[in-house]
Amino acid sequence: MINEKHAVFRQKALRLILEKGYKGATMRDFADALGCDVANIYNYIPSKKSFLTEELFQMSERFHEGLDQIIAAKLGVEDEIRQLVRLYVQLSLDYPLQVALLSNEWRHLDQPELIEFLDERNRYERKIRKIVGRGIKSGELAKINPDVATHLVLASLRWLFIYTSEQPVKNRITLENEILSFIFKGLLRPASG
Amino acid sequence: MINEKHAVFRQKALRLILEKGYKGATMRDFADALGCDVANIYNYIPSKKSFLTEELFQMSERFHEGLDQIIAAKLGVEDEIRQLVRLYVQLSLDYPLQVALLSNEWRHLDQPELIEFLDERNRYERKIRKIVGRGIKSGELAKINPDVATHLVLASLRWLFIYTSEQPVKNRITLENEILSFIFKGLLRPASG
DNA sequence: TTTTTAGATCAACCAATGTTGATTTCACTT
DNA sequence: AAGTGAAATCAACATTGGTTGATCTAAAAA
Repeated sequence: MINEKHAVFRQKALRLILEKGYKGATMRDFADALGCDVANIYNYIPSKKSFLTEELFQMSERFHEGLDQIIAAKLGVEDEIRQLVRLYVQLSLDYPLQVALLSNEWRHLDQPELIEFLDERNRYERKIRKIVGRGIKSGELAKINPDVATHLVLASLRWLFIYTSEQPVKNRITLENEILSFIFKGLLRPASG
Repeated sequence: MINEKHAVFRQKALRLILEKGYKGATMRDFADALGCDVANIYNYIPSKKSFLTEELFQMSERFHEGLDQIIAAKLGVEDEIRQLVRLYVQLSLDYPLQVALLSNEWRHLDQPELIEFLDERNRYERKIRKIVGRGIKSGELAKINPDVATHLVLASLRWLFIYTSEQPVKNRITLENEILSFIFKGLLRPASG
């Protein structure tokens, strides 16, 4: 079902949605980018909205899968966060345009998909909040409002797609380590004698 | 020129744009929220786009002003970042809906405002990058890619409007300190004997 | 060769959306 | 009481945007 034309369409459409937003990127924009007629696009997708919906849930599932694997491994809090960073860097490198969708375009889902998406996102964030909360309770992490801490961890990861969709990342491992170092130890140079 | 009706309109319109995006929130949505006719709104604003444009640049200027004051004070890097956090917490508390605009809706500006806005945003980010870069060079901050560090600092602040537009913040000082502690020292509890 | 089938093309439709102009309402000034 | 000006109402317009159906092309299957 998915052939090469379809793949080219996806790539161009996602890029346009990143630049202009879902509503801002029109079917005619897609057609222009592909050099074909508008009606032609309906050979690839049933509708604009269903395209968005499918891409969103597909990407959402990738994050869920990754997170569930991390949790299933039953690591310590520090290693779990380490793996979480790896997950975000990997997905943001592999699917920058879809990760961008996840940040900005979910509001344009229709019911009932919208509520379903938000439910899943809440479940996802609760899982992370559980990890963070456990770390704070056990004393591995600093004493801080768990909600704020969760927001901060996620915020430290969610900017990645901007970075990866603009320029090629030279060294993935270095990037991971820098983010990890920031999340764990912050920006200040450790005081040493 | 700005009377009470105008203020109510702004509030409702900004809230709707936060929820549905600029293109998703229609003039008729605004009218419904106000309980008036669509045409009525043109008593308050010249056009939908000019409303967006004005709000965006007004908010952008508030950030510029705040940042310029910080820089003019010629503090050390650590204090500059401290003040930057204060600035973001304050503006995100005072103008959550406009800060949200700044994150998501600038793409819908027309030329030449779009290019002007992006220029200003670049100038702004370069200023911050300069602070961070100076801190890294001087050894006050950890050795890390300055671009990544800048992204991380900004990311640690840009989520705030989500938090402040959803629920009232109990203690502003605590919030500031938690974010600061995260940016400077990270999540890990400092090892101590 | 004939048949089939995916893909391209063209024209058009219909709902939604930003905007305008004409007219009316109504509070406030003189 | 008359007049002024802002604000509300109503109807309508022009454009845009997603989508469809009919038709044509051409390559693959039979």
